[in-house]
Amino acid sequence: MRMSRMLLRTLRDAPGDAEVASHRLLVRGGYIRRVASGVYTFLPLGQRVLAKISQIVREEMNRAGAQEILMPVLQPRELWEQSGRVESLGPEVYSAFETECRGADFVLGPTHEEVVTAMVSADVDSYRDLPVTVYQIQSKFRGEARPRYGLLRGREFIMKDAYSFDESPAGMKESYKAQYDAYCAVFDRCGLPYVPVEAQSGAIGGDVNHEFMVPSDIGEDQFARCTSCDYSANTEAAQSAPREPTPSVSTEDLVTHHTPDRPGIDLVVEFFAARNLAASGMLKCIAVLDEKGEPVVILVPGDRDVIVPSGMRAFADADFARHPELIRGYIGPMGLQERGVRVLADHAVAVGRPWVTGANKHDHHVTGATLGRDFEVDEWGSFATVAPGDPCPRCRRPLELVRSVEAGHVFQLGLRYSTTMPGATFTAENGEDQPFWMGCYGIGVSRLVAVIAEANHDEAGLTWPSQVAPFDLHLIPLGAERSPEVAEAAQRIYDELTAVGVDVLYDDRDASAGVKFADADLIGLPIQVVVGKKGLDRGVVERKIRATGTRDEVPVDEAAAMLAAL
RNA sequence: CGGGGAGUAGCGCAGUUCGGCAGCGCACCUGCUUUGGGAGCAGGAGGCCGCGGGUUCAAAUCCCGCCUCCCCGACCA
Repeated sequence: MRMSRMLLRTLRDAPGDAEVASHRLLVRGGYIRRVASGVYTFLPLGQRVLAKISQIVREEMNRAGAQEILMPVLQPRELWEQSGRVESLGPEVYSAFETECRGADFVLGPTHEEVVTAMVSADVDSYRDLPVTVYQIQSKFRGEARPRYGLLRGREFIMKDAYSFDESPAGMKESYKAQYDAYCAVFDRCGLPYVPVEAQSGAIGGDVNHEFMVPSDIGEDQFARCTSCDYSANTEAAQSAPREPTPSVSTEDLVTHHTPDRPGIDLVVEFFAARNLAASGMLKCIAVLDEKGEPVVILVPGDRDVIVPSGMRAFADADFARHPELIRGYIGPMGLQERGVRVLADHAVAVGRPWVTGANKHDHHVTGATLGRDFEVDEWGSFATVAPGDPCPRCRRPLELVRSVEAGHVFQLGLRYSTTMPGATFTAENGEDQPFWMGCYGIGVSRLVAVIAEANHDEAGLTWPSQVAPFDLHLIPLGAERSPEVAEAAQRIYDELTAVGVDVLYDDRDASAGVKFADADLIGLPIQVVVGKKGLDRGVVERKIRATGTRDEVPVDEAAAMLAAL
């Protein structure tokens, strides 16, 4: 590609809205341009990177036995009503992308479980046709509350999504394993460090699932990882072994204290400062509504956050108004069952010491609240987040929290869609209709552009790994306008490399050496080849490895052959 | 959705306090010089000062409304 003819403008100054390095450099280097918040155009360079990543994904999907299809962006709203996800995902997610086309209601697809289930239901009737896994690489739409960091979190983005259909749970697990392995191969080939972590499924539904996390400073997620064994899980799903109870500073008996204007753990800790109360000595009581809209209180130690189980949601102001028995800031677990409130508790609450907690009375807290004497728990589970240093659930060594970006996610969906969508069944060997056992698998393809850029850059610009670089090599003639030798040598190298299939970006612009070098470093192709009068006089051209800055010289006559061999 | 900040040429910004010709750097066009790490000189083009209304002889600037963008926060009692 001749640079003089490419749609490319590099910028010396990054736009003010670009916060992080990957975003700044992708814009400055002429890879992407912003159209609206969280919406980007891929310019020729950016499109090439996207194509490289897509091709890697495509090859690994095909290798795993998945078949490529293309589903529409526009999806009938009716399908989402059938699966029940219009409600569960919430109007705030979809209202922005609902649209009307000739009187029919559509959504711009945020994902394709409904469409693919409907399609496979119609075209797959027999167990003989199973298993089948399909995938597509396509634009997706999400009503992101806050798009951020350029391509990292957008309202429109490109995703690879795959869906597997099996006749049994065992088959589903095999399809899942094939995708899981394919994901490892994709991230390996992209040159990214990644950690598959156990995760919660959230709104998609289903059981077993893993997130593929790439540790990164700009990550918006965290996962917990054992410093000793290979346990890792995202913060929603992470568990810890029981911690050593901290010495209690509570009272033996249940005592009520007047604690005016002290809603919240921190304020109560402050109030009892004289007793050396720590947040871990408090019992945090969070009011939520369960699937049926019934009030539930979840108990966790005061120095931990509550993980609200999927299907439940935390109280809003209006919910407190409807449930006067639960006083915001002063909830305690005592006597809740009698008032029709179910009590769930994290395992860490079972240590059986007296707690400091709310008194169910405005401006009052209690000390000495004791499990089994003062309050009861209806259901135990893992409801508390983990913190650095918590013991690993497998080996009890300390856990650490790692900031990271979610680059991929694989789910075993089970029968979530095949039992809610009409006719999502096949005829089994015994002649009976059975629902499909499904899995779904996503990779943020456009997000990977940002993640790879973030992991591969320096002060001067990008430093692409060769597998995803937009071109293989940057050919930089210096002063070709003044030196026929330079022009001729560069042109010959360009022709010879191009002839053998090397993708060359040829800087044939009439620009100064400084401009060409600066742009080459910014654009960040793995190898730069400089053809200049100085070198040609000695019969050589120079080669620079962008990522390391290493330079060496290559005889001009052998240049093309040597460079093509890389 | 709550709080804060910002919209002036493709990009980065000044000008707004105190109303009076629309500015600077980069980029772009023409010419000459220069030529191995973002060159110099000369000339030139490019603006709905976010949008709408109002005040005024006069509005980028003051007032009202709206839009867009960025940052922080957003169930943790």
